[in-house]
Amino acid sequence: MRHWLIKSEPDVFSIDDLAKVKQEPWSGVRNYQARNFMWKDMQPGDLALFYHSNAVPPGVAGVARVVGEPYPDPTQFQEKSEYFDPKASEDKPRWWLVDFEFVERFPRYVPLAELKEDAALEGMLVLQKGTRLSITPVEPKHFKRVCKLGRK
DNA sequence: GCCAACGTTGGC
DNA sequence: GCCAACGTTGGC
Repeated sequence: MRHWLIKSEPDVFSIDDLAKVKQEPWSGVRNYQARNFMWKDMQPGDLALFYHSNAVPPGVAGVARVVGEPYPDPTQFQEKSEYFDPKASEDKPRWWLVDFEFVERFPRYVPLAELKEDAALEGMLVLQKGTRLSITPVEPKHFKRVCKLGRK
């Protein structure tokens, strides 16, 4: 099983929203690297840290799980969607996604500043300067460590 | 294929 | 709101 970190702006979709709806298609990703992670690397059952970006403060709010197999992001075909992509077609989809289901909301929110200070998390991708990727792989030991901080 | 211009992300 | 970092676009 692999581990991941997925970013979401809580104003748009937060961990509480995921808890409410239980399961959500991760639509709107328009970055090839992030797409490839969902398309080719994620397996059902993989766990992901749910990160609140553009939040005050930003940080990890809980855990989500990959459900099912990847499929074309339907919003790429919807002309009225902000995620519409005129270069995509049903025959040749360009954007793929997976569904995520709610696993847990940490009893303790883990702010980015705390992640940065933690020596055990050195090298974690999301902490590197300039990493804007909305989906990043996470090493198992880093994943465990963040969960520990969140459940403390 | 280069690279300048532009748009976006996201912390602060 | 600012701006650094990065990805994408498009002229040549």
